[in-house]
Amino acid sequence: MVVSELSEQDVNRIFRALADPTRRDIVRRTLVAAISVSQLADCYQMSFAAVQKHVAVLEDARLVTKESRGRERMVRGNLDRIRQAQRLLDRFEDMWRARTDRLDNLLAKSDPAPSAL
Amino acid sequence: MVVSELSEQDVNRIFRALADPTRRDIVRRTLVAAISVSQLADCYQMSFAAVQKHVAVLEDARLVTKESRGRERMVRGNLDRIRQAQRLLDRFEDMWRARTDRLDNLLAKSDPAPSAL
DNA sequence: TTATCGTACAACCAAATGGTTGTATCAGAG
DNA sequence: CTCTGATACAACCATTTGGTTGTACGATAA
Repeated sequence: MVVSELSEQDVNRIFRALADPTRRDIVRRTLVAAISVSQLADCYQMSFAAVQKHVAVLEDARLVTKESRGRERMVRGNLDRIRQAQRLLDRFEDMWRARTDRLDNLLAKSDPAPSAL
Repeated sequence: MVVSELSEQDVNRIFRALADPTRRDIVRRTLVAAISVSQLADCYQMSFAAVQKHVAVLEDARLVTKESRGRERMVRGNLDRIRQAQRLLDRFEDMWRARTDRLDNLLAKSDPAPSAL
């Protein structure tokens, strides 16, 4: 189990990184198989440097990792990070459920003291 | 079932909206119970207009909805949108699984024609 | 060694972001 | 009607973002 608590900054970076189509595509591709930065750059119409920056953003968010192989840097998608993001969204679900639980309580108990309603 | 396909723009907006701590907090609060914009503004140290902008970003991403009630606008979190975001992340999982499936295939069949490897 | 490929990084630029203040509008209380 | 509270929205500003080009450097192929 990954206990590593995510800081607000971490969460910012994860969602920010996912908020760009090119970066999402890079994550998808690198989850399927590790690819070098230049191979990635060939996939898109922008410059090599631009792709490099996108990879850097993803790396900063730990959504991908880089690994030297000869003169290339292989980029590999990090599924764990995706799963952490999913758990973040789960927590929103929890908030919502807390609300309905509270309503259920109210109805079940039929408590005659509805606070500030 | 919600068939509504999300455009790339939609996805951009959803993740972008979630990439800010204040906005995530607004989503959490409004999932628990509908709150007016001014009540929300009281929760944070920034100006009313700033909070209003955050709500607008969330509304644009359809992560919250606004509903007039008297002279107030009640903000309500939209759980469906959170779930759509989760399904987006599921698809990354799918990509990864496709990769392992392919590897499994390779091993199981021990096919002597590994394409371009 | 030399040329080349893959990468890193700096400098620059336009557009978007996240905040501010100020002004206008609209609904409800007196 | 008038005052006030809640909202909307424009204008402005600093910083970040997403792209560019250019330069430098390490690893490999010839």
